[in-house]
Amino acid sequence: MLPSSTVENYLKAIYTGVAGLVPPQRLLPMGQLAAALTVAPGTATTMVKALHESGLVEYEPYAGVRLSAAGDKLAALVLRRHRLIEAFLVQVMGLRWDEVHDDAELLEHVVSDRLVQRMDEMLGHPTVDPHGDPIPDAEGVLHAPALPDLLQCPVGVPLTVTRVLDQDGGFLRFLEQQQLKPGETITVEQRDTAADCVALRTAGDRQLTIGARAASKLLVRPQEP
Amino acid sequence: MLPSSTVENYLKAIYTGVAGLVPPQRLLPMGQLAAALTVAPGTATTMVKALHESGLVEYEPYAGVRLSAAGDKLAALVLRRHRLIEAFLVQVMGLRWDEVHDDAELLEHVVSDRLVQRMDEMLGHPTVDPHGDPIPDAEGVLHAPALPDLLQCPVGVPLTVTRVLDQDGGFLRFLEQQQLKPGETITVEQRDTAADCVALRTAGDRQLTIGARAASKLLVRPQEP
DNA sequence: GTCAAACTTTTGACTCACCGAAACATCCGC
DNA sequence: GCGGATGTTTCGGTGAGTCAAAAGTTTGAC
Repeated sequence: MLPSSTVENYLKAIYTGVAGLVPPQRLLPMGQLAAALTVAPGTATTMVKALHESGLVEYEPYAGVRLSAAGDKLAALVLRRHRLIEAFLVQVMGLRWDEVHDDAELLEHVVSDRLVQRMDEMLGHPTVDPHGDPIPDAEGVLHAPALPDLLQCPVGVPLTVTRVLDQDGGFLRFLEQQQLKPGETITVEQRDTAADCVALRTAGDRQLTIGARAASKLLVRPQEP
Repeated sequence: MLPSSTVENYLKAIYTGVAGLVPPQRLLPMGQLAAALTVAPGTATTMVKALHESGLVEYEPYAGVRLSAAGDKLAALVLRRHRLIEAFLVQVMGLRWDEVHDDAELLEHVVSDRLVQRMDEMLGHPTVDPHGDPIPDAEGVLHAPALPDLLQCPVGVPLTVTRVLDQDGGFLRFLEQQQLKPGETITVEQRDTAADCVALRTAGDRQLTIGARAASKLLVRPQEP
């Protein structure tokens, strides 16, 4: 099976879906896969069975699906293309970080190896895209540091915003406006479980409070000495 | 009908096919269209009838097909994307002019208007691509100067190579090696109809002879003063 | 004028990716 | 350990794009 766009999208969804469920070898339920791809459940079942025939996934009826080694590599290379394209669109072409996701989603299925390699060179072999998402290497291996989000990180110490787990344009623009883009320095001042929110102080010494939901989408790295 | 890749390719083939047959309103025979798209003749008939239903082409059974005004505009915009992409890949990304055609062929169906516009800006609103092919403007209008080829141009005067009517990598590499790329200056020294060839002198004062077939693919502009 | 060659259209069938609805599993509450 | 609620699979059907081969049309040679 030569991997069509559709196949690539299924693999990518399983790849990132499994990343969401903590243990990396857990099975992804079909319902979640179908929802991620916005297709009917039956469609996902049919496709997954075909992927299983091709040896790209392991599939257990009524249990779920997981990538095989071959599928994992393919998915990682799709993700590599996606993230290199996002970095390219932002850093070389000067587009905004909140408007490149959809373009990358289409281009990732179409760019040749030559183009990917050239973008990688022009960008100086980056390890993360503009959202801080790690870029798998050319062999399809992902080097992803385990980072705490704003609900788990230490309080009262300076942190560097490192990764954003949401591609929604509105959310990204909000972050930019509030100086919460990757690279910015912030401090968690207080966490209020009952009120379901987190109080922050940003670079310009400005203070703001965000909900737990949003806080969980911001990953940070405690700063060195 | 939202124009799929397939539709865009049919329109483009009719657009450039009609350009090949001199009078711009002549009908393109189905056989030629099918051949250009490497598709069975019956497939082309079916598709052309659908395009006719959508008002993108005029179709006369057993005679051929021609673009409607709407189809012409759509086709021109596809060609605009294609040629801007080729220019971008060469001038911004540093790829060779003989290896960008296939990438552009895929990307042209996928790049957003935003990307096209950005490429156009970055390139300074170019009017031709790296092969000298004219780029339709954003309204889908093509400004194409009528240029003579090496079989029709004046002999013994300096000429600027302006356009190459062939995307074959081997041919393009040959031109580059022989200093026959667009922009180079050459002179036609002699034309030999019987021997079916043309003798040239290139910039470095080197001499070479090429066949009439190849000569007809090089368009030139006589130099001023 | 006829007829065969060359071209075009029609027909029937196939693949891919998808949907909706009916049938089927699983698992949890009690 | 029964009965749903929930999730999953199966089944029949659709539209796009394609092919191969049969049927039809044009055209030019003679």
